[in-house]
Amino acid sequence: MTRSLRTFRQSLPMALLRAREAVMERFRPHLRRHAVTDQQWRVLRALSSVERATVGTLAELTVLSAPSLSRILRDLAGRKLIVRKGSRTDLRSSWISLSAAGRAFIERAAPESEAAYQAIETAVGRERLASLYQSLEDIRARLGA
Amino acid sequence: MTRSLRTFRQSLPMALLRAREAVMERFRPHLRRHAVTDQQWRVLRALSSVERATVGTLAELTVLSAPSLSRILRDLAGRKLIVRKGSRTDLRSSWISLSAAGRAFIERAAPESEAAYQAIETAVGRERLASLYQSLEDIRARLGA
DNA sequence: GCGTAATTGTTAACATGTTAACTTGTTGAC
DNA sequence: GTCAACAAGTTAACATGTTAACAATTACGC
Repeated sequence: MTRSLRTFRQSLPMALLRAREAVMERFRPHLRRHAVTDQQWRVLRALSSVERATVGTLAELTVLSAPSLSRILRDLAGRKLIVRKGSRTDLRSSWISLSAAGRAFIERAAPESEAAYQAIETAVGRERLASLYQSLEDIRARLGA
Repeated sequence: MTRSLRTFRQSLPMALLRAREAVMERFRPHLRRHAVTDQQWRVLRALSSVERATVGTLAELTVLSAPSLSRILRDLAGRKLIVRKGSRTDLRSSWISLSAAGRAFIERAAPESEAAYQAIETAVGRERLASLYQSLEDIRARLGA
């Protein structure tokens, strides 16, 4: 029984995509209520964890491509949620950080986000979730990311 | 030690995204060589497994939104890789299937795709991969997708 | 049967994903 | 020191993601 292509449903990228879709469905209502996109929220959240960061670092943290991030930062700066300050040691680069308004925004939105996360943990189970994290990180390491 | 938000790196959507990125990196060179996008390939592959399908069914199979799929089908039809035939029982709907050229395209591209998959299986390990599939499907079920 | 509601699919508008080209700065070979 | 290679970000162009609005058709309540 030969077949030229693996069963369609048995594709790893698809399985990861479906799983992510299922998870994101739990967060989307929350994100929409606060008028941010998934990616904008990722940027704000990343910034809330690091004090300040260069664009490059932020791209790595958020898994956003440089062009996408560039547009998002322009938008967030326009909304006064972040602040840019030129680096003195490297004129090509600049430091990005949350503004006071940005921190306030995070403070307002965080509880809902955490609640959604708790709901997921309850639905899935703490150990199962921990094990999944482990598997995903493991795979990534083995694929040499 | 309270914190308003879970550690940024410990986010399930991010973990799934990173894992998918790591996997897709193995496929992208292949897709580019054959001048198809990830999504176009997904559509062609889905069609190679079902004989024919309506747009709605195809959207479910490929995890593409109806608008995205609509554009992709227009493009693939323009390249003569697929064929549309109006349904007789429901005039709103139409059947999509691979053209002869579409089947030929799949035949040409499939071996490389399968090779990339084998490489992933080798790098990750068969059991680990099977276990991951199981976990992902399990999560999806528990989140009520 | 009639009219309303639901379904199928497309189009529009805007944000993001992806690649390539480009600008500006920096580094390193010599 | 100079010039070529490299690095950090941005912009451009086109494909996709997402939501809303829409056209056409079908199903359903009555």
